Amino acid sequence: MKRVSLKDIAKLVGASPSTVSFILNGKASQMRISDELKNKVLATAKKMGYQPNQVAVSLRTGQTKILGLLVEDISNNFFASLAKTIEEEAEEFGYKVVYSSTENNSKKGVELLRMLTQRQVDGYLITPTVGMEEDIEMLARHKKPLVLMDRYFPGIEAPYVQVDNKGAVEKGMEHLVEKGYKKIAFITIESPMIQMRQREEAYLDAIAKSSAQKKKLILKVNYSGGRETAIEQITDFLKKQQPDAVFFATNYLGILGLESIRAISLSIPKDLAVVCFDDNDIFRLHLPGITVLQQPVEAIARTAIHILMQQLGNSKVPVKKNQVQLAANLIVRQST
Amino acid sequence: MKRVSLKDIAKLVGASPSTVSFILNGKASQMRISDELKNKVLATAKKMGYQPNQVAVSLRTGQTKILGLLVEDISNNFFASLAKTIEEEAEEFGYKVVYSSTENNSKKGVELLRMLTQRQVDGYLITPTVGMEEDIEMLARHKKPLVLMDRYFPGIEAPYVQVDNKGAVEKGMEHLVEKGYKKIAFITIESPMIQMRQREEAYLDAIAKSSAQKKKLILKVNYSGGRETAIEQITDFLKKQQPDAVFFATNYLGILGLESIRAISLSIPKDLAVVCFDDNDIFRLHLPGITVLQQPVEAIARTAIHILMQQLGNSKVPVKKNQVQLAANLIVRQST
DNA sequence: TCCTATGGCTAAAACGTTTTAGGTCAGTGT
DNA sequence: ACACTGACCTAAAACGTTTTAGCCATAGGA
Repeated sequence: MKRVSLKDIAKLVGASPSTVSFILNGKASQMRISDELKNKVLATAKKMGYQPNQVAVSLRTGQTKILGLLVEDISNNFFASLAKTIEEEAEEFGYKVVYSSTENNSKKGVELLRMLTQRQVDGYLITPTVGMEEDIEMLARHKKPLVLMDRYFPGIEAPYVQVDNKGAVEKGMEHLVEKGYKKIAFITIESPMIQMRQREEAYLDAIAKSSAQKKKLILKVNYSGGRETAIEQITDFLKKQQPDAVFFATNYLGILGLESIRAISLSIPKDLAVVCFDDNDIFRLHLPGITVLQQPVEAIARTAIHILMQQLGNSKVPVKKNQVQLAANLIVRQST
Repeated sequence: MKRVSLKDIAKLVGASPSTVSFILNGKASQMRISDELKNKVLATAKKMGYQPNQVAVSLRTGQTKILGLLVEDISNNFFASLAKTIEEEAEEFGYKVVYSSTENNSKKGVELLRMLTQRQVDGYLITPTVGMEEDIEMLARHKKPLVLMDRYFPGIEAPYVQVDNKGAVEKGMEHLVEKGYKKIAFITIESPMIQMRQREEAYLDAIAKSSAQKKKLILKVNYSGGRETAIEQITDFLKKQQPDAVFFATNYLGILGLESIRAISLSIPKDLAVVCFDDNDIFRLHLPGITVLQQPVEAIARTAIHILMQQLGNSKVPVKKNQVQLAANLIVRQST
């Protein structure tokens, strides 16, 4: 039982493939095809269960209607939510999404990018990683439809959408200072990527501005050794520095942090206040609830797609800006 | 700056496209192409940055090297983890993955399935939903490479991989009974899908076998009204029935459950023991930790891909069985 | 000298569409 | 009788590959 092709239909009704193509693409009247033939074709197409071969269409039209999505880790809540909304939005415009996790591995990221190019995706949605700078620049130079998310490369002129990292950390730090914490630590990872730089910078600014706290307390967790060693680093740091509040720079650090805090039996918020970047069921359900800076994930995804669609010429309303920062939302819970 | 095609290279080196194709596909010696020409072609291909147009290759060969993955909700931890491993495994075999969330909406699921067919995916990985029975049967009848995951349709002869639901619930119930709980409730959703039927059945069996508990206590949450009303249903049920232990049939029910339990200020495990299907960071980090039946997510994904690859003729070692149930893992924490 | 084998390559069809540039025929006006 | 118009339809090229079936030299053997 082979698939029915457009030619098969043509043969069946005794018309040419061109005519059938016009009819099936709704150009019948434009091409002045008689209603009689039109209906006949439509009827047989339906009866035979005709489905156009999208691969052939793509080859001919040069459009695949596929977007490539590269995220750091699809199983991380933040990226999964991002992916979900992106897929939903893309569907609205008739696009499908191919996704891949880069695992923050530059080599893999670059390979995936190449693969997407081979697959002729119409546009790229990327959370870039360290080694991808050159390839991204290539894409930008070749004017490929492209949006970066969550981070970007300062040297490269490409559209991006991210949360306002500085504003977010600022908001969080202000909240902690207001609550009277005087020894606020910042736990982050060693990363040259802009979003982490922005978060750290905002912490340093907040300390510089503060009258109550003079000393910065930063831990850069080395995650390469796995969960266990990461938790060790955090517990060591907490034991040694004894902060009265700690700000985790990402959701997975927050989770590791909570495990670490539990491991050394500190009580939140009595011994230690906690604020974390990114919301997550875990932080909401934790006892006590963890104060977070919630990223506007859906808005980020939506904005990204709209910027991309504009580049693809699919948008009704032109987007004004294509380098966007969206405000985070401080959700105060019992941890502070 | 246009993409370089195989023809371009052919013209440049003064050979025919066929020859270039043979060389680039490593069939040079087989086709007795001289080393001289071979090296020249390889060099120019590299210099020009040639990347084969995968769309054209697909049209010609009939293989897209793309798998279609349909899950219920990609932002749910279980499905996201599944997706991640599937993608990793698929990559090993040179396949990419297109994913979509069905949202448990049969109409959407069916549409997505059609779309995947149009896109000529080489194989399907599906967590089917209620309305998809006919379409799945179609695929199976047309001998399309296909694996169902997490659930299946008893009437349809198609490969599937799922956790051993009955065994898992049985294990969980035994654990609760051993611990001396005598009024164990089971909170599930109203769903005709097999995996939920199996879980419920196992609960009923356990009660039937039990000497301590005669009465079944089942709540079927109606999730259509959103989070709030779902929590209301659970709190009402808990207040009215006053069970001493509760078994949540899915991870999102577990999360809703924890919120409900908190809302009515019950203490775990003093007032109420909790067991949940599916593990998750939340259950591990919750205070107290929640006892769970962890699904072997990676194994499920891996098995599914292997079964699919076998159908696609890519597997070294033939898979023996293509309807597989994998055992769950009881992780006892402080909630019981 | 002719025949055959072999080495080195290529022509052309095919995959399933879309689209450009017509083609044919009947009727109308002059 | 002839050109023109309009209605209806189609031929053929093109997208970028892969693959089958062979072509053309040259060398070696009879």
